Amino acid sequence: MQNVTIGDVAKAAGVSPATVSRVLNANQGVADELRQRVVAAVDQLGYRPNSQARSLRTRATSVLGLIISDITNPFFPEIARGVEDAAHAAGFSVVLANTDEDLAKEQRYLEVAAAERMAGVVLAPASSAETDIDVLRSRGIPVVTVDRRLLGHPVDSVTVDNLAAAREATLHLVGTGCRRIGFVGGPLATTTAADRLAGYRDGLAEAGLAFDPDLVAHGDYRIDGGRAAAKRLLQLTPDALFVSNNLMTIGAITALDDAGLRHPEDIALVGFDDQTWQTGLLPPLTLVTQPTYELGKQAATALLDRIRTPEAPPNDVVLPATLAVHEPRR
Amino acid sequence: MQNVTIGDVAKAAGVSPATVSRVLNANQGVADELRQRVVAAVDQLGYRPNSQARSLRTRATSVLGLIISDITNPFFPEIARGVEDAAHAAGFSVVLANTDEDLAKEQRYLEVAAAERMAGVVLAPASSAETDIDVLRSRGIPVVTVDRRLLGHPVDSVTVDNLAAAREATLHLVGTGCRRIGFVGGPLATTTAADRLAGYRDGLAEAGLAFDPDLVAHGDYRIDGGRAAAKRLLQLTPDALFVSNNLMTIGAITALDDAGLRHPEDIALVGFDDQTWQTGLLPPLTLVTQPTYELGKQAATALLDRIRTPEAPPNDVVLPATLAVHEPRR
DNA sequence: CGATTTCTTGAAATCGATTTCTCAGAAGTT
DNA sequence: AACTTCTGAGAAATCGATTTCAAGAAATCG
Repeated sequence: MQNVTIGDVAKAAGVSPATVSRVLNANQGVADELRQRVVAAVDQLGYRPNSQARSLRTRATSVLGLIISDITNPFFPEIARGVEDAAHAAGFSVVLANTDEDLAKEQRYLEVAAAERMAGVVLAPASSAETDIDVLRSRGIPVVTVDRRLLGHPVDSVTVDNLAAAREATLHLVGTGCRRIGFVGGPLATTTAADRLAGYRDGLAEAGLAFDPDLVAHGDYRIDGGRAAAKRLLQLTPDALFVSNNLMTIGAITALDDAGLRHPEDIALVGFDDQTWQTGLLPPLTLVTQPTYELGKQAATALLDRIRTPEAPPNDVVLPATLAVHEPRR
Repeated sequence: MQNVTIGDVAKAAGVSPATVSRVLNANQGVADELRQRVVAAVDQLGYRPNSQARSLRTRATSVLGLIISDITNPFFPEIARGVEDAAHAAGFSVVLANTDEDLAKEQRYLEVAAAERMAGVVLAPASSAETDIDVLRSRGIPVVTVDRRLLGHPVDSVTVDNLAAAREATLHLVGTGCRRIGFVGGPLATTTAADRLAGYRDGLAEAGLAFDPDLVAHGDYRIDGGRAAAKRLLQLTPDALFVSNNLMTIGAITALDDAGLRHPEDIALVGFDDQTWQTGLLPPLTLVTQPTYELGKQAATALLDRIRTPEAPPNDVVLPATLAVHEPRR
């Protein structure tokens, strides 16, 4: 009884395989009596269709790929839940792969997705320029990027308005009296890092402050990178730090601590992303918060739309990111 | 050029599909000239075998399932990396699914794994008694549980020695002078929670202290649950808390803060799991640390072994968990 | 009532790979 | 030289589903 096939069910029910298929896929009218015999046989044998055989024939799978760049960053698991929920509601299942911001790993997973003929892929690309999705596109597998965009490929994307949020955060700091605002940026290969930097510059310009390249340090979107970048900036005695990513925010807090500085007394700090993680552990902090779960959900929705209508022009969904001001008086 | 098949390659190279297959799978001798023609055609057409068709024929996939219970707990992503690394080294790819400790979701993913005919599954079961892996076993799909065991099913498992670690942590607290040690336990449906509780009791007994059921509160392995459980215990004025999970440890710290208590001055605290996350944010804390990455790696290794030799008797791998004492003087 | 349409159902083709079968020609043996 | 043994390569079978095609029964209609 290792593997029950549609033929076994057919035999048990005294019908043809075609009829079993029709019952299971509710395709056409099947006489009630036969239908019941088939259902009973399916139940009794514990039959479960071989999805390989099925999708070989139908040329369609119901599996979505989700390729993210850092699974240990809680931001992405939260996106994953959004994707999963939307996908399951539509009868798709989701498989997740982690690239660790490594282009080679990313490429390999894109190839796996192609070989598996996945129905579509949600991707947080490691690089806006170097990530190459041709292996999918040439096979007609739709791609939606999430969190980050891809330059030079006309694909759907679901992102937040990083520029506006960074601009707003910068203006907020200026509003509280800061003049030398250090910026801890991300890897410039990602659009998020570029957009957030641009927002920071826009904010400064709007406030009539000069942009000083020395006050910008780039980290790798990880704790240690944020710590090192913040450490470098602190030597220039800024009166504020704006850290453009959740993990790096933790690193920056550590760097402040290392330097014997306290927020908000000694220096102002604005961080990025929800830190639900840190409930009660973090000092109160003004944060740029993103609708993370929603980001994933919308990305999956966009992908499912794209699967249904492959030919529509690419669509960029931009969700708002909001500034959650949580600043104790200084 | 949507989909290149083996037949297209064969035609382009002027050989039969069988020969193309032989070249690609290095099965048999193929004349050098033909081989080169085939390789050239594959390259030129960008041919990639349809893995559905292949595994339909070979009855073997090279995909492992990894079913975990809480993707937002950094413990599991770290396991995932261990699994991925070991799997990739052996030419397998890994797909990940998240159950949120929900038995229904878990069951659905087990069924997906069965339908996809995955080569094997690494599972962190939501319940030691209620999780039902028959849908896989009856189809000959091997299962290895990780972090947690499954009672009543003879399957391989890779866990840490929770009992010994909890015992050691308890004895450590007693050694620093604590007498009323509160215990924040996990959901009793998991073997980890049961084992850690047993270790706590063993430790107390060994130290000659009575076990007081009132000093035990069970949380759900999440931050809020840990916070609530710790809050309840704090009303009984314990002189120490032993928290048996990483997220709940964060919750407990918050609860201490809520109650205006400070560690270590007012109350001793021992937590669980690496909190690399918290670098620099946490007060220095004695922690039971687990070899998380290794847990995942060994689980994948065990699964691959099992795939090769299905008939060997089940094997329980138990890794040590160590107590990292990091206690400032009181 | 006979002709035509509509339903049900089973037989057979199909998806794209791998693997078994088969056979022609090369190589080896006595 | 005659016979056996290898070897390499194509033809065809196979994996397990869905879908087209064909046929007989039932229903509809003039």
